[in-house]
Amino acid sequence: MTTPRSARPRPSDSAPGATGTPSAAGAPGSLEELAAAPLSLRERKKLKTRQTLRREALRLFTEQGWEATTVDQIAAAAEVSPSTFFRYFPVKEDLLLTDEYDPLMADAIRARPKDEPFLTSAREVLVGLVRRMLAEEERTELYERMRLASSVPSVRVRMLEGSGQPRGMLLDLLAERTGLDAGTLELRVTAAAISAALTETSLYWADHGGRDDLADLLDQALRSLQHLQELGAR
Amino acid sequence: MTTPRSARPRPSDSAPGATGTPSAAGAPGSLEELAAAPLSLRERKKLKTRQTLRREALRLFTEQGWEATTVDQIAAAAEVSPSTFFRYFPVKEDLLLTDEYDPLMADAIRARPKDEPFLTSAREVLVGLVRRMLAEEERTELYERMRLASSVPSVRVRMLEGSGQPRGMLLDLLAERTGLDAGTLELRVTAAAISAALTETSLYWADHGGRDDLADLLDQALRSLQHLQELGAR
DNA sequence: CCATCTTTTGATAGTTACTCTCACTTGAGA
DNA sequence: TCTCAAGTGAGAGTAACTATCAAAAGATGG
Repeated sequence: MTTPRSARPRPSDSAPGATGTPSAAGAPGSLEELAAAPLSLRERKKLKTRQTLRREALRLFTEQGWEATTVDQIAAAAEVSPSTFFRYFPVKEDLLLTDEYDPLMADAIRARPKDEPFLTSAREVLVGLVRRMLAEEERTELYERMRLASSVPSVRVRMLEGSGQPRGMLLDLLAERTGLDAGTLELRVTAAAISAALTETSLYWADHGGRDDLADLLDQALRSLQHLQELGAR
Repeated sequence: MTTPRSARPRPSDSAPGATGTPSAAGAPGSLEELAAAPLSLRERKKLKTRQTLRREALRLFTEQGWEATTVDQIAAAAEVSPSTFFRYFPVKEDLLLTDEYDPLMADAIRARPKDEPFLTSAREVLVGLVRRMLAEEERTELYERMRLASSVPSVRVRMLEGSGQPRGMLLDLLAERTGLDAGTLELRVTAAAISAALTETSLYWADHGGRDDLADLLDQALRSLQHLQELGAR
């Protein structure tokens, strides 16, 4: 009854991606409509398994905690074998971190005026997206996910890394916008900073019991990035 | 032969701390002089064990890679039991990430003029510190550590989280300087952003084979944080 | 120098997150 | 209905940890 473990890049998760701002578990909303490929039976079953695993896992985590819940239990609750579990979520943490919103973000940012400061574009888009997420998804489930993400160290770790995913995306967008190479230190630092702000905001929100308006917090966080240089100068 | 694992907050490492910018393995330099408590025999032995473990581990990693090197092997090479290994480094990744420079950083920042923008203080101090590190420590060893940190996913993860340690420290310093509470979102975001910049710089350096001047890179990175708002506005 | 107390160590026996392989089932397509 | 590919389950294995407890070795007081 202990021992979290594991934090490794998932070798190749067929699922969307991980992000610093976890969100919809299986949120059937505008997302499905977008990628509304007429799912085959096989694909529907897979999706269902994935959702069941995530739902059962979340339930167990809430009931008995992260560490006390083993992969075997989750698999049993979802009525699949442990082998299958690992096929869907190569690492346990992924249960909380996989996300479906990233592609939307990219498109929305690309749609902003090209002469707008990138940070402003990002802020507008992200704040808007968060508002939509909160509207679509049960606030409680989102909160539970973030609460776990913020309180379970190994998840927190993975969330911070999760920076990985959206950071890469932010980086690409930045490169497009500025015309600079994505490898440039300045761009990498910028993407990392924005990503860190996202993560920090999520954690802050969870730390405060989900009482604040997440969208407002995010807005505030990204604005304070703009004023970094003044801070402390009195 | 695979499977890295583990990424958990070390319960209570008696050692200094982890940072986003790994550094001296056993660098006997100005550090020892500072905290020059006349080490007892016990403490000297502990220090030695710690250094041996780290040195042997690094050697093995370089020879056969991170994943192929097991904790048992490291323990054997250092001639201690696996139990002992875990007492010194609760998680394998800590071998690369623990650091002895953090306290110096804190003192140096506190010594800066109080009406200076915090980001400037941080930049001056950090850049200076890095120059000292490079002078004291073998460049090659430092580079090897960073190369591993940047190429081994689980280490990279922990490094990004490693934000943890120095971020906490930066946060405290920020709170002191501004008089605001350390829990404030703005401060948390600022600390996270600076920490992310540090990490990103280290990774960039390692990605580029350690050819650039790390101190210059850091300077550049922290300066670009100051100009976030202009980026992309053309 | 000795006896005692405390810290550090090693051995042993778990637990659990993962990996690999292979045989079996089940949906898809002709 | 037959065939093939994709998905699943079972079993055995690896390695990073944790817990416990007894033995070794440094610190301390006389």
